[in-house]
Amino acid sequence: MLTDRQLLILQVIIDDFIRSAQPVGSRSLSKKNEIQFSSATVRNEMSDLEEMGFIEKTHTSSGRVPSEKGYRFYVDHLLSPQALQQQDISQIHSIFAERIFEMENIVQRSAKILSELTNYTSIVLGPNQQENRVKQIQVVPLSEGTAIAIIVTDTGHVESRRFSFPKDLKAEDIEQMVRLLNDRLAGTPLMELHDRLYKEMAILLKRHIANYDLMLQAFAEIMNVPVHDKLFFGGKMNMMNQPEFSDIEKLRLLMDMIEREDNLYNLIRPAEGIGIQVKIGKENENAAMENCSLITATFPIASGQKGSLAILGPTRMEYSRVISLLNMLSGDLSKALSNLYGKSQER
Amino acid sequence: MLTDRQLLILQVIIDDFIRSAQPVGSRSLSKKNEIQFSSATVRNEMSDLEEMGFIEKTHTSSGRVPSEKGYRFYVDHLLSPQALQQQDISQIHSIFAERIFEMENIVQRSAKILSELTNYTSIVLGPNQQENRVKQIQVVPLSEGTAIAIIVTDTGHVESRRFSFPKDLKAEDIEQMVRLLNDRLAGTPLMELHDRLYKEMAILLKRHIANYDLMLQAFAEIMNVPVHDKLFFGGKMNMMNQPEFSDIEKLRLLMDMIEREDNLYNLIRPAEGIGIQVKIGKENENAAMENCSLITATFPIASGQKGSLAILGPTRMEYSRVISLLNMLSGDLSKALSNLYGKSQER
DNA sequence: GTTAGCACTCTGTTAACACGAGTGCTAAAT
DNA sequence: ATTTAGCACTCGTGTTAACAGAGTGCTAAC
Repeated sequence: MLTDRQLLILQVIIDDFIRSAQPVGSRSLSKKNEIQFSSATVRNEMSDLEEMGFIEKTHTSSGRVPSEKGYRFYVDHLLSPQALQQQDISQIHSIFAERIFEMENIVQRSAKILSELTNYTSIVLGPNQQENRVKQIQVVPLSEGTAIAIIVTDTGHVESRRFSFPKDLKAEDIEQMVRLLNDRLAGTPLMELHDRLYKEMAILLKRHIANYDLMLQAFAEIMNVPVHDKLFFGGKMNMMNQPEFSDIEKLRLLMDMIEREDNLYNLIRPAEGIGIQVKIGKENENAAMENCSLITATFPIASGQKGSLAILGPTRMEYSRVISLLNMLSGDLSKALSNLYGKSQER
Repeated sequence: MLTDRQLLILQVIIDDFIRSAQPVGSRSLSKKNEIQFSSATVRNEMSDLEEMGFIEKTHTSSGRVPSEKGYRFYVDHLLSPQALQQQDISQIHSIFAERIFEMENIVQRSAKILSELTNYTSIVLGPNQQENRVKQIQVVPLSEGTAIAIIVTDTGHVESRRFSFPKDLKAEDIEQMVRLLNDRLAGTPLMELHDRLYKEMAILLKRHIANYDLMLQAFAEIMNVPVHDKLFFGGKMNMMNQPEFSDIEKLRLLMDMIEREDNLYNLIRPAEGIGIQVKIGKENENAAMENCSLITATFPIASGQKGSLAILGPTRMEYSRVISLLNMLSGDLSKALSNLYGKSQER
């Protein structure tokens, strides 16, 4: 395997490159305090490291640059968990300083702060709304033939949908419908709503309500709550500041990919458990992200759901710092959201 | 003033530059079909046009480029209203193809289509929610001490806010409060809500409700609906495709400005009446937009409110086409939203 | 009033060249 | 057996000069 000296040199190369974005050469390395050997020695070691695939040359006589394998090794074995600056900590706490009652708010602020602290792009995925349960359904008539349907979930999320109905539906029909819906559907997860409406409710409605088919039709599309959750972004433009994207073509590729959120969704939400996950370069299996790394933190929320935080940066990313930040923030978010959701799930 | 020939030449210069983004020279002009004179003649005319400030040179021996004054003249006097392509028309109609019941939806789609048709950035501002009137106020308790307050407006807009209240408030207190609020505040414009709550309601509440101060406090912040409306964007990144923003520094400046929405808000919402307004380059009074033009279409909505559509592009913009598109879409939007809002404002 | 012709200017591209940073290898030093 | 000094070689960068191409302005001829 690698000797201690090789480990040291690899670490210093990567640290230096992360800072400077410049290929690092043997001479500049040998001048560093950590490195006590001559440049020639360093050269020999670098040659070995290159042979093993941890570092690369950009051209025959250039300094070395970490390869993806190098970053992977660095992340897996060389990362010294770095203590956060006091400043960072207080910034993160500022997210929770005000009493906040909306999930969206807290999540949006987290994304913002995270991107400001790192100068990368942050992506936050709140808990899955699909698993929320119906607390109450209401209908507010607006004018003849139109009304607003409102679904409140146990987590305090409110969905509203405008709909129209045939004029021959009477106000009392609708009221009765709403009563029935509330009786039967309270506690149903949003994702099952549409199905249950058709399967269970249809029979029931037929018995109780005139014009049940018209009614059903009117409500059917309302109950179709969006398939997946909103992603919240911070610092979408931060990648412009990274030298690897000074080429506008690469930038465009990346931005286009970010805009097509559905792609991202799958990248952010990792099937596997809790904790930090690092995807480096091509590990992301997306051409636009081959110069990027994505660090994802998945955290539990009391109700059994999960939330995710992610940072998208260049492969040349401050892994240590970002991981520390994500660790801390995901812990705090876990607590805060659990609190928010837990409370409201008492019945 | 300008001779016919000068008008012609100015027009051709600008049209050509808008297409090519390249300075246009006398020789290439004289080769065009519209131009029957020799390059020398054209040179003389161009020299005059330059003296009058309509065109500029980028360096001593370059072709000419339209100045802001040139664009202004072009927009005011030379624009031939261009017939829209059938394709454009059907794209726009596709926005309204589905039956749509939410303002947000329709507005978001408009922004998207508009940016796709033009390759510029589109900004849409829906009708002002602040003037909407309260239709119904509801409170749904979530758990001990927290509840969701929901305000439905006559336009079908739903605002919800989570809030907490002291435990010694009883359920019936809250119910009574909601009844009172509905009795007294129905029909109040959102913008007056907060004030009226404090001024009129306070007295009333004092008489009817125990713990009225706690109650008031809980409701006060809920009634603070956001100051101004959401802007909807389409094609935020489209400016990357414009050669004037191949310099990443300029791009960043512009993007930063777009991200700070509050600035934009004032630019989009023109105090003056209805119709199309064109702001060219420095007329926008914003350093980041000195290479941009902003075309705004303000249109009426039945209820007496106004909506705005805007296109942000480089000064070298396809004015004619954009104006035609905006004219058409703003007409359609005006109808569609009036319809949506008009209906629901019958009492 | 129009145009042909010409000198002049600026840009962009290419080739040549020197310089600096870096490497690989060999031989000497430890 | 390691480590290091030295040297030849390679590549990228920056500078300079030369040159073609596109355009202008001016003058003189039409």
